[in-house]
Amino acid sequence: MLQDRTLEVLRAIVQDYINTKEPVGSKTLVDRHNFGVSSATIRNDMALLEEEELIVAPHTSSGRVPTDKGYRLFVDRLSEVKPLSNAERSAIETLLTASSDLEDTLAKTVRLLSHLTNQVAMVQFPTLGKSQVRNVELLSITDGKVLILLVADNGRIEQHMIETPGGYELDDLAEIRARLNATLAGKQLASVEGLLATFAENFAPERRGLVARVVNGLLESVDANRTEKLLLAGTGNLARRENDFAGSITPVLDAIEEQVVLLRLMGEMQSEQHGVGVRIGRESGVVGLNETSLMVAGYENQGAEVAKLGVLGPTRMDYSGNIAAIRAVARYLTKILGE
Amino acid sequence: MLQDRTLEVLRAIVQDYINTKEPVGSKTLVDRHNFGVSSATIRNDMALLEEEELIVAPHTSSGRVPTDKGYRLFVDRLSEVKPLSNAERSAIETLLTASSDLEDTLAKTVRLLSHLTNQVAMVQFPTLGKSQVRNVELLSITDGKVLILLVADNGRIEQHMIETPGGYELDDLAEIRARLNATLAGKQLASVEGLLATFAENFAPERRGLVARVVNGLLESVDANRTEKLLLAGTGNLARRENDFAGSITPVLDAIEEQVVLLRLMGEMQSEQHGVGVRIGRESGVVGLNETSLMVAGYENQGAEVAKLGVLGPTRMDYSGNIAAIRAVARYLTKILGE
DNA sequence: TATTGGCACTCAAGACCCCTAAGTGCTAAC
DNA sequence: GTTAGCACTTAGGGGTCTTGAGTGCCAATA
Repeated sequence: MLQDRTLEVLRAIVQDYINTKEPVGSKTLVDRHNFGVSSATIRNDMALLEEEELIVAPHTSSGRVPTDKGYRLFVDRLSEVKPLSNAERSAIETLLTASSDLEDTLAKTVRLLSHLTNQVAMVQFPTLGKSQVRNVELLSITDGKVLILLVADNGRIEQHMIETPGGYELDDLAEIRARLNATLAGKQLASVEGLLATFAENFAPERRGLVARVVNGLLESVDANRTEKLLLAGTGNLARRENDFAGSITPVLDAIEEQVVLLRLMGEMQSEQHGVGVRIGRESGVVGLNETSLMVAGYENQGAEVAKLGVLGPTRMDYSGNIAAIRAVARYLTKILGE
Repeated sequence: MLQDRTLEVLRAIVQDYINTKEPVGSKTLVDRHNFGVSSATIRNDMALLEEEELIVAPHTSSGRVPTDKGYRLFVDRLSEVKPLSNAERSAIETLLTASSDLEDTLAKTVRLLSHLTNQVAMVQFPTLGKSQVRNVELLSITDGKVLILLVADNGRIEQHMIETPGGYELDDLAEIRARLNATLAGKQLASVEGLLATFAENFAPERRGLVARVVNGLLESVDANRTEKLLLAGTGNLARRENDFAGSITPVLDAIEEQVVLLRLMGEMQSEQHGVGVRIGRESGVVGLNETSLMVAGYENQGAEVAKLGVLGPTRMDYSGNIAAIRAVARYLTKILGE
């Protein structure tokens, strides 16, 4: 096992590299931090770290740079995160005000987070999965079309248009709507499919076609929203830190646009240090994101986690500061959603 | 006035520069195109073009590069645009299929356009401005909240939540809803504000508070949607062509994120050549977009233009091909919206 | 009058070389 | 286990040269 001082050396390397973007060598290391030992000793430590693949030398005879594994160990050993400055704290409180419109609130949140971290920020819309049906509405739009509206108790409202080639009576709609609400109100969205399995059977045979269409539309609405929506902000920050990428940032931008991938990743991530989940470099398993790190935290509504938010940036990022920012924003968002 | 051949030289310079990204000189020009005159003559022409500020030399004694003004003249003189290849044509027909969900359709459209042009593609949501109210719905969500739904005949549906601290009876809502529909159905959205000016007066004094809230919510809904929504795709293409930008692409990405600016620009642009509006370089007046060109065309629904779509890319872009692609996509979108 | 060949001039970009600063690994001594 | 010392490595910055593509101008030509 590595000694304490050796781990301290790793921490110093990561910190210095994050600050300066220069590969860091033994001499500068003893200059900047007072280890109380000579550079030769540090060199020995660095040899050990290199053996463990925690750092690498970009070329023979230059300083070392942390590997993904090195960053990982650094993050896992982060005992405390940088507290937010007062300016940051007040920025959160000023910018993040409650609004009756969920989309507004989330849009503000994502912009705030991108400013605080100088990275690409991401906020997921609340998942329908864990929340409950508040009510269902059926609106007659024209003769051939019905709009299905699904209102969930997380504030999210989903709309889905269906075609009804056979036509319908307004009374029919009203009845279907009433029975749907009787069946579904207050139930978990995840259970909707089961609850509606035999729903059509309660109706007269000549109406079952219409009912089946409505049920399908509703299920699609639930399903379409299992694949969640994502808000992004700060892609310009990526270009600003372009030099941190060996190749171009094109694959990163492409990967970001492919929101499905990001959503899956965010879904998989469990929170680790300080309530924030971290994927470093190749850990994500997504080729385009090989040189980026992803950090996410969940936010809650009514006591349960409803979705996640986080940032994406080059692996050479300020993990400590960003963890603090993400955590603070997630907590604050939880708070104002509760209002 | 410039001679015909001189203008041909400009066209050749623009085309070669677009293809090669190399400043183009008199010698290579006569090699590649058969002007039937010597390079010295071309040099004289180039001197004229330079005097008119249509081309510049990046440094003394190197080839010339078109200026914004040069591109502009080139575009204005485009007599015919590159016809689409069969592959492109069939890509449009395959990928762009009708869907009952407007957002789906537009999302497909924007991705298609970005693939066809290899640029950043943009599609505006249909403007409420010119379209009509189909109907208005008021939904009781919880005791303190009412959801206002505005359905327009362009397929767009807007939702807006309001708070009703005083509470309400369901009958009240039903009556307000009925009267709203009587007043507004079939009317232009632009006229909604005027039509509702005295709406509250028809109600008993004790209900006017509630009515006023609903009216305000509805107006906000109309207004919030005058500032339109925009879908984007292909930002990765920008990074791919990074070398076409003198500085970094950061300001461009920032400008793109600031959708308000893009929307205003798109709104201002009138179609010129071949039904497509073009803003080249500094013509946009937006600092971040100094080195980009913007091309947009309108698409229609029910005979009237409802919104615009287009692309954004470096000024050094394939104007002819992109005009063709934009025009084709706009027409096709118009067609499937009509179905 | 428009075009052309000829010529002297310019300059960015690449090739080459050299030097320096920062770094390394290793060994022998403490 | 730590250290001083030393020989070795190398990216990158600064020169200098050469080359090739290009230019502007002028006098001759059709």
